[in-house]
Amino acid sequence: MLTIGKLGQSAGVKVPTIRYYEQIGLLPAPERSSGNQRLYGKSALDRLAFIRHARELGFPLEAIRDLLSLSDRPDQSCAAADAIARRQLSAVRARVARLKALEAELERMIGQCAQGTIADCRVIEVLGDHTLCATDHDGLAEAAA
Amino acid sequence: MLTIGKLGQSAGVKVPTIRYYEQIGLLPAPERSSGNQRLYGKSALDRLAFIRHARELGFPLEAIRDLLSLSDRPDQSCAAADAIARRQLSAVRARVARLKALEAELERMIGQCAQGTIADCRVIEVLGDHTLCATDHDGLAEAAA
DNA sequence: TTAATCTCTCTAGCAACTATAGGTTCAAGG
DNA sequence: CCTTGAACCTATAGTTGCTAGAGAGATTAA
Repeated sequence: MLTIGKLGQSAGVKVPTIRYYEQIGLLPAPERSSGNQRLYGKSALDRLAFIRHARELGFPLEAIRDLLSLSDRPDQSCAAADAIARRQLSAVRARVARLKALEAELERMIGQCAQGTIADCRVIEVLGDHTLCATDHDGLAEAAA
Repeated sequence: MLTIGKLGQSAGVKVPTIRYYEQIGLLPAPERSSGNQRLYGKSALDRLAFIRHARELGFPLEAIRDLLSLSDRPDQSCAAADAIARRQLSAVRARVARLKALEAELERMIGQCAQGTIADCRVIEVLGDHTLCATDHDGLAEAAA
């Protein structure tokens, strides 16, 4: 039996976060010691590790709730879980692409800002000026309009 | 002179977000029409574009506030702005690296979950099992302990 | 003129935690 | 056995960066 602190250490999740997960129903309320402290077994550790991994993968808590409800009924089709994973994969890929573009932009900015005063430095302008911008957000702006 | 809607369209920022930026002091309060509607000039558009680009680059609003304060006094050394950009660059690189790992993990999960029931499906287990995990969060967990 | 479409202020809500206050329980050392 | 200090408890409020709603006033196009 693990205390909440040990559980948190084992799973790499902070103690208040565990209580928060319990509060919103992601984790079941565990048994308590005679002194009212939470006591967790192995299944709670598994479940929390699942949640943590899923969070790291970028799943929102609602998707995790779905996945957990699926795993509670393991005789169903895998298609739902698969669909969630596929959605997440495309989201992850989009994020990677955007961040790579941003990385290039920052590198360029820093290269232009080796020394000198802000008056000579392009950091501000690069961020402020649409026309110097290599990314595609103008397209996004138009699409949103 | 631009209304708030036009400004938002031009910069690719939603109207309530502009008012929010004004509220927290990122944008100065603009002049008003006789009917009390906000009217913006070119400098507001520049400043908002700056904010938007910086947000896209992953700068938190506090870092943007710093950068804007620097640009308001352009005779200072570029070193402060440069340091902010460098910090952001390493943060961006770390995010990219983590997301690439997650992408691989999701691809593996989906590959193993082509069809069948959840009982046969590895998605749940891959997310739940520490030992199958290719990422480095156990190290993080230990570092946090 | 009148209808549609802004825009205004204000308040409340969202995700996903994090922090604080004020108290209780537990494990180890003296 | 007792005390000390860490870890635990509940409950509430705060964080970041917006987003949504209500209800009213302004502007514009037909």
